Amino acid sequence: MPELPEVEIVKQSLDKNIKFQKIKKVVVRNRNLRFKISKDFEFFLTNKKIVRISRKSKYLILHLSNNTFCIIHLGMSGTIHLLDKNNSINNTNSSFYNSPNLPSKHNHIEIFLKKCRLIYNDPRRFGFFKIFKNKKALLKFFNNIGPEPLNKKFNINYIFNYFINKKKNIKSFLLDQKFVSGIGNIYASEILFHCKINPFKQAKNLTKLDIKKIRYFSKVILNKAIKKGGSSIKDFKNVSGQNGSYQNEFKVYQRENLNCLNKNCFGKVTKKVISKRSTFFCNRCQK
DNA sequence: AAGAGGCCCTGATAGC
DNA sequence: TGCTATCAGGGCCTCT
Repeated sequence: MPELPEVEIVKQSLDKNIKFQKIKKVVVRNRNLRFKISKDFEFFLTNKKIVRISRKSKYLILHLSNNTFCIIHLGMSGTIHLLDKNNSINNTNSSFYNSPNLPSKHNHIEIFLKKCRLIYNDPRRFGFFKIFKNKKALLKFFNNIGPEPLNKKFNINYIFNYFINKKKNIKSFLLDQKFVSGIGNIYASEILFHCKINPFKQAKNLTKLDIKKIRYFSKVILNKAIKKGGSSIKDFKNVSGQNGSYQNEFKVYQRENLNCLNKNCFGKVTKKVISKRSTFFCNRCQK
């Protein structure tokens, strides 16, 4: 669920709340995340200072003292919670997109900072933490990841050349992090709707105009979602002004059998599975 | 090389 | 009421 916009919102929150703080203690309750938490994880982080927080596609990057790094991927169900020093929930942080109520289960990692405590919760454990002892190792990790839609490298020539002789459909490519990084299943459907491109269309058959639209709307939609604080698609009970609101802007996602929202189009939103993911599109205006 | 499919995992929900 | 089946999805992996 957390795609680029949601991760960006978390990044902004962390930037406000934990930057320049020193890590006092680290507790790992369950090491079996998507990748096993390394044995030296706690020792490595303890006494290091968080000097900067950045984001690359769906990854959060904690820049630590001595030119070291820790990356966090939220996977499908990962959320970060901050508690203040008295262990009460930090509700002053209005930009957090996840529930302000700390779950009682699946709190796998706790990082005690000078002024607060960071808790990583992840029921499905598709997320992970990974430490890097120098910048070279960090860059090597990101070497296999394609450009973000917001990046200049994601330009018409890059996309056009990438798609030569590619028979796979465009929806799968938008989810392929080697081609473009940061888009997930929800925004992939939304982007293609705005482009009026059928998700099954083979990449090699996309016209230059199609490619221009893909580049343009990828950027526009992700930026708009960031402005709206991301999308929150479940647990509406827990909303207390901390959730994003881009879900209210969805044109096709989870709108199966409803009318197409394009003016003058009388099509219906269709749901089809593409590479094991639900895909929503208008069967009439997306060609 | 490209592409298809499997797998990891838990919680919510549907159907009987 | 309680069981089982299905779905949700990010990314790495193997196999063809």
